[in-house]
Amino acid sequence: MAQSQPIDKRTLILDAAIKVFAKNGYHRSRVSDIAEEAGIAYGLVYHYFKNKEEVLSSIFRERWSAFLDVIRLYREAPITTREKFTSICFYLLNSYNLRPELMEVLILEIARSSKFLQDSHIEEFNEAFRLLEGMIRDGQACGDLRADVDPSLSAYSFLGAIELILTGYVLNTLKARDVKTYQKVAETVVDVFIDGLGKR
Amino acid sequence: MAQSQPIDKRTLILDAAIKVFAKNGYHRSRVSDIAEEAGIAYGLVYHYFKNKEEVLSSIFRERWSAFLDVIRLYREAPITTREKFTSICFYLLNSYNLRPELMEVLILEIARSSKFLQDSHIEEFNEAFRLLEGMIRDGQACGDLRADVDPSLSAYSFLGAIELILTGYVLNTLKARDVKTYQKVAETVVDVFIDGLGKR
Amino acid sequence: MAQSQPIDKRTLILDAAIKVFAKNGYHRSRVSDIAEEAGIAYGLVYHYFKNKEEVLSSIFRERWSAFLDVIRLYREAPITTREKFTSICFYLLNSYNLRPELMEVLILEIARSSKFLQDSHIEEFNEAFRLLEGMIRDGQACGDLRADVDPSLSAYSFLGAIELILTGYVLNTLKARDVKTYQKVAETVVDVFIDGLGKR
Amino acid sequence: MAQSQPIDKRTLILDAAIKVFAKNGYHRSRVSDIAEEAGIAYGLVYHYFKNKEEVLSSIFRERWSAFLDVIRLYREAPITTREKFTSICFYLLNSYNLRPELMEVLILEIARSSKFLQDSHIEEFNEAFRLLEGMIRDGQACGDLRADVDPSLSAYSFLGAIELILTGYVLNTLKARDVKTYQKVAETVVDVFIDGLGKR
DNA sequence: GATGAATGAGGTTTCATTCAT
DNA sequence: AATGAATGAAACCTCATTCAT
Repeated sequence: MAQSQPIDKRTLILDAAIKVFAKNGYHRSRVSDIAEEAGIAYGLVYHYFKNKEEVLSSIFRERWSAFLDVIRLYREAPITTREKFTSICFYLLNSYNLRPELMEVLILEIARSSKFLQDSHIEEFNEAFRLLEGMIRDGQACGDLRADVDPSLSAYSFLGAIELILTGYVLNTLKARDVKTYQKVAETVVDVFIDGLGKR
Repeated sequence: MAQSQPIDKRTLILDAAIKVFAKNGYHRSRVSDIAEEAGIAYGLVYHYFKNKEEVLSSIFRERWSAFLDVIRLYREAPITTREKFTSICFYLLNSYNLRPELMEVLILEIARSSKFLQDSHIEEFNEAFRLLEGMIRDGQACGDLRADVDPSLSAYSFLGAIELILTGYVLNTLKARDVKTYQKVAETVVDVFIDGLGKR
Repeated sequence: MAQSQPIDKRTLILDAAIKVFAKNGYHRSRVSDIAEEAGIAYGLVYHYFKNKEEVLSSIFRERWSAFLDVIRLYREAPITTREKFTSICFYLLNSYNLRPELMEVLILEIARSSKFLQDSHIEEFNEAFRLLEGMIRDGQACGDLRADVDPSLSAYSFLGAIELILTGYVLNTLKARDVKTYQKVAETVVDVFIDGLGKR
Repeated sequence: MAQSQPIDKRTLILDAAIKVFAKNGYHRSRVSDIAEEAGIAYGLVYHYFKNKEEVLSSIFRERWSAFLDVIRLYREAPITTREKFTSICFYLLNSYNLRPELMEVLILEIARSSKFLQDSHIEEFNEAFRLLEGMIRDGQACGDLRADVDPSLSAYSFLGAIELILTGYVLNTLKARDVKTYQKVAETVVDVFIDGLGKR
């Protein structure tokens, strides 16, 4: 497939939807807005997706799995637990750097809508926590991490920290726009998380 | 007809709205749903609020300030920094215990909406981070906390951790329904946050 | 009744309504606007008038009769037919000068609405034409006016001319704000109407 | 399904609107009434027009220009000034004969709404007066008309006379339903206007 | 008389979705 | 595949009117 021109229409629509949802929010976005952004007729959206909700669902399904893959990848990697945390944290922060609109949609629209989504994605969401929880258990097993702390709560805490920092970027209450800063931020977060904020 | 309690109609509407928003989400909730829940005609909602958005805004404005007051209170209290963190964390978790619907709305709807709300509440949101940041600075100044960590990022991390744990409760992926558990969870979160997850 | 303070509330409401209707048009005016303008509670309007339409009707009924009286007066007066026309024309133009808002309502709202008003005022409207028509017949009988012209059409033409000139003032496409000009305009209109625009 | 005539939907809607507005008045007419009259779903009205007001505006814009064209045509025609007046007057009266509903809307709704219309049509309205004024100046210049009478006031008087006669037809206080009568009426109006009602 | 809380019919408008072309 | 006219459910909001106080 010589990706020269055609560009998969489906992807074209998804990318347009990400842009539009990020700008206006899912509920305030019209199917016609997406189509206009994609430069197609709005009827065509219904060739590729059952309905508007399906568009949002697809964004989630197809992007979230990439994130899960990355966690799996780092989890298995021959690096220290601290490096695993840092890598995941940086990956998420940098994802925002690379595709801010996508992250806005994932964070503001999907995470918070999942309670209401028909085809609920809670299970897929959960997978992230389970993976991270497993990674923490691994760390505890190998002696990198304290064993007396609940791995599930720790996973939630870690992702929550990252998520709110990303929200800060999304809502523009935190500023940072370059890879170097993101690297530094990732290290700080992991530093707090592993070494603690307390004085020794 | 001696109404047993006069009951402020405005509050009646707000409480009904919290219940309805928590159940269906803001956008899926109709003004008539709120009115029905409140046992009034929907036209009356427009006597007390300019429109549906104003109802959501009011919920936020009038409840968020309570949270800010609590942070201020604990910040000034003659207790250790760790105790301050634990108190705040428990307060939030227990708020969910006491008024789960209110917390659902605050967590799921307002953060998402604040980007789009006319009269954006970002400033009020920020105040929470500023207060917590100040509290961390205090802790650093008095030697309770390491001085080499960015207070702002730490504040975001701490609240993010709590927020995602609450989201876990809201989305029912985390279970816990009694004060004792919440107290334990608060201690765990603060433990991780201050002492770190790493082995010494 | 010492008219010192009380001021008839009914009149107060009517005057407020005239002001409000003139500014926003009947349909765009709310009962509460009228009440606000009158400085009373809007429920009180319903003590004095059956409903909003009744307010408009009353304005018409109570003011139009004044106009009819003036036509009757001049018709009977011991003056030339030309003077009668001039007096009526000036009276109407000057009424606008004195109470522009009242004239706006009479011209813009009532004429338009009379087709739809419940208690249609067409008969009262007609009375003006009948009176003027009678005046024209008198003029024809006494030899002041040509006898070969339809008096009814003449009456419509005369009032129509004045009405559109007033509309010009109302819509601000014609300008004139002093009694002297109005006197001059009245004379011009009657000049055209009686002597004709044609060259002799 | 071979539609006998394609029929422009936009025009279909406008014609339906004219009928409905004439019958009930603009404010008393619902968009659904228009749609029903046009035999379409009411949502379709919003494909062709921004809102209800736009429908009224379009009626005006697209019909008033025809009238202006006629004035221009007669003004330039190689006929006497009297013939010009008579032609215009007859054209308007006959327009009512041909499309009474359109004229009702133009006269009762638009003329009197223009003060409130967003995109005010006052300028287009004015153009009619300007053209007629120019025609009168021409008549004065060529010696057909007296030069000592204000052309602007004369134009208002002439159109006002016609308008009120039409209003008489609309409100059914004047009766006339055939071309021959309209021709006669036009001649009478112009007779009064040019030769005057006074005896020589 | 006077108030304004309360009601709810009524209307506008939006927009997801269908479908003939 | 692609288009966009057409549909109509659905929701918001207004505001005339009533009525308890």
